[in-house]
Amino acid sequence: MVKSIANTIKGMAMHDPSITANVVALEAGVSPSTVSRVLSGNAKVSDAKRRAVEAAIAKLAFEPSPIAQGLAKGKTHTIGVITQAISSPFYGEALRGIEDRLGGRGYMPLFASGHWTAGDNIKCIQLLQKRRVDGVIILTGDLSEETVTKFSRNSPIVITGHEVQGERVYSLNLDNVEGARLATRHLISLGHARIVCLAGPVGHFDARARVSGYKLALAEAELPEDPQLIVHGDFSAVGGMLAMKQILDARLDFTALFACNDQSAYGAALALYRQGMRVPDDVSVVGFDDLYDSRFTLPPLTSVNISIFEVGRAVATAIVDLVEGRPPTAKAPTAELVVRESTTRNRR
Amino acid sequence: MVKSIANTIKGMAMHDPSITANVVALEAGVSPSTVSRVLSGNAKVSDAKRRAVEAAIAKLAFEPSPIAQGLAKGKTHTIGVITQAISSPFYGEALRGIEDRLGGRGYMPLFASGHWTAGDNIKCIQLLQKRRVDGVIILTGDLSEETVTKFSRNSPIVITGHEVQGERVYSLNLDNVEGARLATRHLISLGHARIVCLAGPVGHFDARARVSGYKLALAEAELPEDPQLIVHGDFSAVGGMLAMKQILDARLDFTALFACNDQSAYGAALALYRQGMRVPDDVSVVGFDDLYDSRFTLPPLTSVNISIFEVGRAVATAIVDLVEGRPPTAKAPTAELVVRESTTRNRR
DNA sequence: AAATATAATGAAAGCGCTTTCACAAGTCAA
DNA sequence: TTGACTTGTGAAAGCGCTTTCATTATATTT
Repeated sequence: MVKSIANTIKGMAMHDPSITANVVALEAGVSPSTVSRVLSGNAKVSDAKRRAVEAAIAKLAFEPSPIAQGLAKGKTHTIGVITQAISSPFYGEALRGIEDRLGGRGYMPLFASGHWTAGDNIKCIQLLQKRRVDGVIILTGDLSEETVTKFSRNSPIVITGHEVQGERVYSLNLDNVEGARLATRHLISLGHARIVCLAGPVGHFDARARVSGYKLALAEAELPEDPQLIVHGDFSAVGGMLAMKQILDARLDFTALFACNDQSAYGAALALYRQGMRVPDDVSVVGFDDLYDSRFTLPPLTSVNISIFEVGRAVATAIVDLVEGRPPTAKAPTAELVVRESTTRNRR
Repeated sequence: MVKSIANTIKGMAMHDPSITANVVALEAGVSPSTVSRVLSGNAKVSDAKRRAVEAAIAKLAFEPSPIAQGLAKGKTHTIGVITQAISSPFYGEALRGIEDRLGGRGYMPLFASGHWTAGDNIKCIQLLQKRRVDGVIILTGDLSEETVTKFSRNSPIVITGHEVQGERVYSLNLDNVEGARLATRHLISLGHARIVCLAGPVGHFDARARVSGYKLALAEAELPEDPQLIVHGDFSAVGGMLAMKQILDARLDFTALFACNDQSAYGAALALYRQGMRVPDDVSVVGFDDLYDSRFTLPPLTSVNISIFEVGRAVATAIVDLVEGRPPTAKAPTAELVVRESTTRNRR
């Protein structure tokens, strides 16, 4: 009979780290091997002993140490997650989805930030793999396909914003082209023809795809594509503001704006406001990502919604599949346009 | 001589998990104990052997397994972090600060979300402690002081938004009262006297403190305190919108608004906008938290800035101190008012 | 020169689990 | 009743480190 110092809080057993499998074995009168067997369930144990072990576990509030399990099995039940800017609402949503799904599967996320640079991203992967994470999720970092493939030798990788093939790599991409097309088409249907496209960083995968969608919609409507109307920001509000200022300073003629993400739309809106131009009266604007706060901008922003939460769940599902040896099948959710009050019919 | 399959990527050594301390020992012609000694540095090793070991480590790109170290030393170099809403910009900033500081100290954050409920918060602590985190940071959850103290028996805890005393607990609080006072005083100095206070959730620690600051400023200026002007939201934009609608529907007389956080200010602003009231012409508004996006609202929001990033760094510093046996001394940064364009002189 | 203290090092045990291996006991076919 | 299989179980080795302990080699003291 072993005495536990375990305590309870409002009926919830408080686990005590000094209770090990050995202690449980002693209490139940079996060997540690048997305890392990009932824990993992992958070996037959007689009913009598099983019950004894289960009783001991319950009584002592025993929780096997994941650390020790990790060492013994070579699995840590931990997934590395690399974001570029942990504080951005975009990544926040994705993390929420990842955490949600991972938790349900018995894994936990270990986070690290890549800060949009290849060097930091590589450091993150190394840090995480050295901690023996079972797999890593990379949310759209600046990494070459070759690098990703190499690191996938150490642990499976799921990555967004890249096209990488491989036995242990799965890439999952947003419905960018379609989303951008939807947004642009909406503007066109409202009678706009001179639509500025506020693109993202030049080399960015998602950013490029969104510009393609914009062009596609223009082509479909047989509208001319004016290169002057495509201006690059960096997916940040400041970038959006600067880019819009540029357009304004050039005194280009336009009646609508398609911003390739909501945050640059925010910045652009401010630039417009400073210039005394009203949204949507003087210019219609549509964003992309449908950040939560876009419901509350003045006016509320029309935007393309791809549930980033769902994307998070999808990548998490995929990495767990990969880790557990199943071929992943997760797909990103499709894009949908959410029409609010920042777009209106062209009055000119 | 041991052959390593280690590879390199652009000059960076790619760590190979099959290279263990034993392999290094073999290569260097010493015992594993000696390898461990040069690794930890807490025992004398002759120069010759030290060099041999270091050479072997470099050659084989050896990285000690934190898992194994954790098992052996009973330390995981992992800190559990409990947020309430991982996707909120507020928490995002804090996480950024935590990650920043932890990384520099050789720790990594393991995240879990408490979703503002006591039950989830307890589950999180248990989950994290069962993973043998060295300490846990709780960002303002719904937990009783007693519960926190109990759990601190398993690992040190640093918590915000609570006043908890204890050998292994450190609580760190925002400069709420002062910040709110600053905000309200600013409004008063602009000639406003009928100032609505959009408070946070009723039981919320930070929320209550902010209301006190508001009352304090009123008292200082010998202005009457009208209970009708204090209305509760839930720190979300929707909550802010609803609360403001309530005020508007009651046709109360007011010329300014102090929102206890920026997100509710966003919602309130929308309610005002729908009513055709202009900020700041018809009503001046100041927020609290100075979220990044508040620079880009229309108009840019005057707000109280307490660098949440720095708060994150402070709690991280404190938990590391606690874990390593030093008494923590970290303090939250002081509050500052950032005046933008949402406040102006009272014209009535 | 003998006795004692000191420094460097390897062997071995241990951290808390899992898993292989071997063995005792029970089951079945011939 | 014997040989051939199953089953359930404990002993023991192992995961990759750290740390204690004992051992040798070297330095210091008398």
